Amino acid sequence: MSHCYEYPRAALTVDCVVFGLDENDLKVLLIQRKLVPFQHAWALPGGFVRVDETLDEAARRELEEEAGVTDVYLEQLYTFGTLDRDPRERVVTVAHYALAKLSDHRIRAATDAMGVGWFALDDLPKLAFDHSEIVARGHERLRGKVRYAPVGFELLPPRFSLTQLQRLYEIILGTELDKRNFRKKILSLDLIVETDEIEQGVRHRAARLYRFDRRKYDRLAKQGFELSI
Amino acid sequence: MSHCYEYPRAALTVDCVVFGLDENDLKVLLIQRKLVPFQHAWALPGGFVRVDETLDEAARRELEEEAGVTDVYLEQLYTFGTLDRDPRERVVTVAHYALAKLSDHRIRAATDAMGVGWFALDDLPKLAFDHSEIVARGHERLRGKVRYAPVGFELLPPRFSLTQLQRLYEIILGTELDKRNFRKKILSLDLIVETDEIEQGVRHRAARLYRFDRRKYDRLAKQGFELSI
DNA sequence: TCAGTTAGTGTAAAGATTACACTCTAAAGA
DNA sequence: TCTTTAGAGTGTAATCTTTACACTAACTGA
Repeated sequence: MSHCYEYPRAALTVDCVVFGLDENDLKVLLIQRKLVPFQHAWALPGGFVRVDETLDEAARRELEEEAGVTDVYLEQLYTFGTLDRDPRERVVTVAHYALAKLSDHRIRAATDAMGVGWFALDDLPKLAFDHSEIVARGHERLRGKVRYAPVGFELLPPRFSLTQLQRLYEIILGTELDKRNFRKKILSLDLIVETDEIEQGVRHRAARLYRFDRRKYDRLAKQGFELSI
Repeated sequence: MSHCYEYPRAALTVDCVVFGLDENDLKVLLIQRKLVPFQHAWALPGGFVRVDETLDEAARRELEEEAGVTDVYLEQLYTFGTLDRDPRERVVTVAHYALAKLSDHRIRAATDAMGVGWFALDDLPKLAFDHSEIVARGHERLRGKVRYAPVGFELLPPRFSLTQLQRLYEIILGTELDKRNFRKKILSLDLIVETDEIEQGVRHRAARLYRFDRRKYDRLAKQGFELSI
């Protein structure tokens, strides 16, 4: 109790909404709380910001410490500062949202631990604090973002089929898309390129695999492009 | 020095980028600092968040205390938390951006004080702290926002001509727009309605005045509409 | 070899966007 | 009162974008 200030100060935390995509669902990474308050409840990974680290650093550190997750796309989401969001004292949290590749074995392995889990976005357990609200805002942001930025990069494996990519858009936007129109559109954006690989281990005609062309994306991202899918 | 904690805590502040629109420019509200650090430099209005007020409340309070500005559209922008943004100690600031009607006499009167001023966005003085960066991000957000939300509401007087509205888009987007196409588009959105008033005191044909239909806007805003002007 | 499953492909109609130039109106000044 | 000035107000055709829609190709497993 040795750090004293003239006026009372809010505690500052970070929380992360990590999205992952499997065949059928958008998933969120949750951890089970070990301590009060909300002991045993599921919550977003997060924790206190140290005085010598940036917000971004804090978010990445907590993600690694609490869920073993590293190397994700991470971006600040919103800062939540209502007075009673934590029953103990005034806590302001800088929420982040992150996109993880569920296809990445390192991520799968790390999150295989007790008290860490991926939950379908539309079937979440009751969350601690105001974390449901934070998740809702993260989802909203993802839906918005997908329209003008190529989010697929961060959620799909490095090689993917056009059907997978279409599925991604359908899941995030919650609508069905026309296969031919989708392909026409996405290919015309000149963002993804054909590889010479095809899908393996499916019991029907194998799909051609594509990859994102990061160079072309960066160029487009600067100009600001519109997806309007 | 009576508020003590186990670990050191960052100080938490809010800062506001307030935009206003006059005939020719997008303007930003600045105040001149009275105290060190950056004494006498221009800075964004803002200050420490009290432990018993939300972030939003803090932003509005500081706006009123430092610049006399009330009743603006206010929204959270981004939280800035690099380690050395304040030379005194670790300070994390939750930046907000606000839209004010420069046509509102109460706002004009309040900001007429010494040490408060509106500066053209593309001709700002050197700002204290990382406030230039905050302004840049606010501008970026405004440019983005204008494409899918009717920002005009908050920057124009209650009655306005189509030319004024077009000028708003041109100034914010930094491009010229075609008069006929602009009118066709904006009227087809069914967001603004004709009034029976016309412009006063101009020495040429007076323009018809319109107003926003907030009901129609709210309906559209929920569905998420696209301006694509 | 047949059934099942998904991959992959083109076109025409409708709708949206763009480019473009003149007449109308009101006030001010001659 | 006539003329000038400054901006208000208006339509159309060409181009581009979006949408709707259905079959054949390829592979696997029974």
